[in-house]
Amino acid sequence: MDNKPLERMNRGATSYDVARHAGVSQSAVSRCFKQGASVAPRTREKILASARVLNYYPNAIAQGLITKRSNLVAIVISNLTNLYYPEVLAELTQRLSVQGIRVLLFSLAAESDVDDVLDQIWRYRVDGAIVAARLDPSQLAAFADRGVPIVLYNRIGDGVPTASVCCDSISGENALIEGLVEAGHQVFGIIAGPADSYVGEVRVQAAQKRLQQLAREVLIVRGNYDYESGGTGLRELMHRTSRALDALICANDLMAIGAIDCARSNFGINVPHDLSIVGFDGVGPATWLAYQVTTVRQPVRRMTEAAVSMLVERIEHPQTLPEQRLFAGELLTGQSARLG
Amino acid sequence: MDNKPLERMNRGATSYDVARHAGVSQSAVSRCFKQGASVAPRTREKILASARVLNYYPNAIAQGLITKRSNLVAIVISNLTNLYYPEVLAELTQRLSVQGIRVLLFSLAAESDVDDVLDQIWRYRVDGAIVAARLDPSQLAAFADRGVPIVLYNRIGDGVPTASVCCDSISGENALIEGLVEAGHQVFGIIAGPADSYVGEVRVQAAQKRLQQLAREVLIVRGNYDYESGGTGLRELMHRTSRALDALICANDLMAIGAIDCARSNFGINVPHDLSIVGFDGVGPATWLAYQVTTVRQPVRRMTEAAVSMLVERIEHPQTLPEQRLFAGELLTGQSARLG
DNA sequence: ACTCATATTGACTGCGAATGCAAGCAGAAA
DNA sequence: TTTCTGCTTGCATTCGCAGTCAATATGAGT
Repeated sequence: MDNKPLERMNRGATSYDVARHAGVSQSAVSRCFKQGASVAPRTREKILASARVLNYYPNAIAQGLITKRSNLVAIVISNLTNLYYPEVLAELTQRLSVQGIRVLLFSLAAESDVDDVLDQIWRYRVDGAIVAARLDPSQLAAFADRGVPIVLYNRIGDGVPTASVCCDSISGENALIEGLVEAGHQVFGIIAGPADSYVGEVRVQAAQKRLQQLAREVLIVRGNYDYESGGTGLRELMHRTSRALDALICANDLMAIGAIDCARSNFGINVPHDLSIVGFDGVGPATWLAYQVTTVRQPVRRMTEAAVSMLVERIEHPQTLPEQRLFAGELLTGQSARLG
Repeated sequence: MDNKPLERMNRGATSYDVARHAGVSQSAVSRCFKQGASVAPRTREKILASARVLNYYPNAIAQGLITKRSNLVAIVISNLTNLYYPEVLAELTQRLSVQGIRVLLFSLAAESDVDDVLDQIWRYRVDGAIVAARLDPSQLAAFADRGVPIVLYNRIGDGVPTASVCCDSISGENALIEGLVEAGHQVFGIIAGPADSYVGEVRVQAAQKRLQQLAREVLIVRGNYDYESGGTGLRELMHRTSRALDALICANDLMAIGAIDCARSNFGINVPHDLSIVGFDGVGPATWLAYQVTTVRQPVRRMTEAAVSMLVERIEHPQTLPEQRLFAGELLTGQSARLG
């Protein structure tokens, strides 16, 4: 017996195998799997029957090579543990799937890994990319140079005009602040996101600006978008002001939740009676009974739908100009803040 | 001016371009990018310089075609919104990335989509797959037939011996139950997972069996692994027994959290004083101060590491036999249950 | 039956890189 | 200088499929 490793045996029938089995040419087989190609009904049936027998599936790799369309889209997400992104990711993959597009997923352990990821993106000749991670101008330019369409998610092109979908952080924060101010809050604390988060910065700046216009006291600390940051942020804020903190604005829901827990459990603060806390995003846990965070819910479905359609548009028409779509969030009036 | 669409212009330099630029043959360029190939140092440098100038990256698609190795692995996850899976997914992609493997992500909207997903998996000639979704025997057999290595995550091969990594639900549940029983609980409720969840079934059956051995009263309702199921499950259980429910065992943390919230907010039950509630998984929110769920934490890092190494092993040595690795969870003693 | 338009079909080439093979080449030994 | 060895290098082929072009088949019209 030949005992050598079987190598890659059955690695799938080819269109030639099917052609031989059906007694036709390889071209005929190819056309059979191409929408709108000219094949006689009888021939098609015969071929499809053979394909079924041989368990034939067109080799997407070979198709990609010849057509220069991989039907692959890269999705780059910096931190999947963010509570907000899993939902986005699921939506994106399902919507892309409907378009016949597959997802090559890149999840960054550290922002510095972006270059490695880009390397891989170039190698796989993806048709496009949806990115929810920080890209510097040269990285953005690389996409343009290579003609790889890209859509940024909740960020805008830093210096380089780039297609993007964002949730309107400014009007969202303003809505929260109007409510808080009307309810009479005076001393505001803000827990910002990490410095490299675009939306985090926008949210905080919007809030800060509006509060200064309204002549309210504002203290800012920086958090890291995680649960712990809520508690440590709150602690630090309380330590930094002698006046009683009235309202706490967190750059995302997770920190708001952390802050609520810390306020209640560690300081015995009654939220929202003694301290109003608001978040941003509208993630699942925000509506849990223990929190009922007052927040702004991002319209994830509409945003992902836009991201996908913008990307597809640019894949089909590479010369489409950059465009930024801004989506209004929905004010979620929970129980974690007193709004006017 | 020629106003026709630019077609796919710069779609990347080819190895021929680099070869011409460097004054060598295409083979030399190819060898330059292949580990351990025979190239003179001076030639290599010259080629790499040209590659840099031309912004050349080897076309992974073409490589895949000729080498029959796509360096692509499919990851199939049924519901990404589960709180538990995002962490798993992030770990898996990062670990695979280290191995030089890219992830083709498939997220199922409905279990019935599995066949479409498999179709795509065959087309893309992935090197292997990690699946956290229900596969029936014929689907599992398809992987074997095609010689595509597969590793199941938190499930086992239904009828077909298949490589898998699982968290030991039985000993996990038993640990929880020992504690609850020692603490004197008498009337147990169980909120199971959906019928198509393997681990859910195992967890519930383990719990049920153990409780019956210990002659405790047990009521079971079925949930859907989500927050709402916790509340509705609790309601239903309380409705179905005249005796006071003592302890509630939930098939996952999310339902435990839902049950805790419902018990406290809707029924004014003191958890854990009047009712002990335990979960399973050890997801992030389980440790939040408002809940501090008593649960079993799955060793995600070790499990994902095992999944990846088992898969890689099988990609390199296709004849490796099926093997199931069971990982012990860690009992997380929170504040949601009285343990003995 | 014959012509012409149209629908099908097959031969062939090329996408971009890997690789077996043989030629080229340098340096070592004689 | 000559011969031999071992490293480099280029040539030619191949992977599986799409698409062009020319050949053939089909059918309508007369």
